[in-house]
Amino acid sequence: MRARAVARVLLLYGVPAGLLIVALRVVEYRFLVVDHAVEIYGAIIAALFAAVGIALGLRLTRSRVVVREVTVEVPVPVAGPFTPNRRELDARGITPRELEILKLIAEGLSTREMAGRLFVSENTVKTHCSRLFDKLGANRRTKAVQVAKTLGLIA
Amino acid sequence: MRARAVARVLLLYGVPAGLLIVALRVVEYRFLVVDHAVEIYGAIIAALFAAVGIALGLRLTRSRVVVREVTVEVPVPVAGPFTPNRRELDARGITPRELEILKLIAEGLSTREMAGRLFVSENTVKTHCSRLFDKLGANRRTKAVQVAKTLGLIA
DNA sequence: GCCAGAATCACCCGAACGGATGACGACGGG
DNA sequence: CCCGTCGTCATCCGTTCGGGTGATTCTGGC
Repeated sequence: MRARAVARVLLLYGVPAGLLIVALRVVEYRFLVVDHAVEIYGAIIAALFAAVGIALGLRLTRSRVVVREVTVEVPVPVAGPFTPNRRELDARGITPRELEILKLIAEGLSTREMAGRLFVSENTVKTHCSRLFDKLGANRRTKAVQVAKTLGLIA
Repeated sequence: MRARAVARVLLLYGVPAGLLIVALRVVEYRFLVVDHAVEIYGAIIAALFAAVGIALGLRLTRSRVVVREVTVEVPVPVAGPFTPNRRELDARGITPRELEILKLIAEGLSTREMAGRLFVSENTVKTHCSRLFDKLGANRRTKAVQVAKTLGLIA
């Protein structure tokens, strides 16, 4: 529904925009380079290329639509005790303590809160965070959480 | 609301189109100044147009694919197409734009990245964030994400 | 036609965070 | 016994974030 509407609007405004580009170019050429008629042909050819491109894209995708139907079955969030994907875990050298920190980050705790809950100093928490960010390729907590979830490190 | 969406799409595709025009003009200028290699020029333009056309086609089809996915995904047991729990949403007065920001936060984007993706200033993003935190009873991004997930506002 | 809500942008300030670096004790395998 | 890893703590510095306030524009509804 929504995607459909977007597509319609795209057509309604994208195509005229393209035509506008061509039109502008034609006019410009008329006024600026009268004797370079070849370039006008260039523009026309360009328009043709654009049309071909669009047609090509549409045709390619149209056939692909049918194929897509099978691939969607992947998401199977069945209940059960979560297991933290050990492979990724020691592939990245993430220690148990760091995983613990990671969980707390995902719970939305601040550095201070984590320090309080784990009975360690805030500096320690920060150190764990830094090393965690390194190993996850993140540079922010929210990013770390997102990465960790896609890697299956946390629930 | 609807007009707003139209306007946004217009912006999203109109502005790049405008940039394209400028880019073309710049290229043209360069080539005209250096020498009149019209054929090369034309070829480049043709390639650009073809690329744009293909991109456009892909874009159109991508949205088409999404529609397909939704219909297919229905028979899947637990995970259907995610719907943002409208009750909580307007119980808390969360606007569409704010929900959009919320999603980006959950993706781990920084203020700057969000601003770039939404074509607004960082200040605007920050404002949305603040109001969002109010409505979610959070005072941190990570917390906001956690709350939003438990409320079923985001996937 | 005016008002309320939504979205946009700006500025300021203090707190939190991220990055870099260094250090120290404990523990375990070679 | 020595070395590497892990967990702990610290300091410094720059950036980001969160909170507060105010202002403008646009749109829809009364």
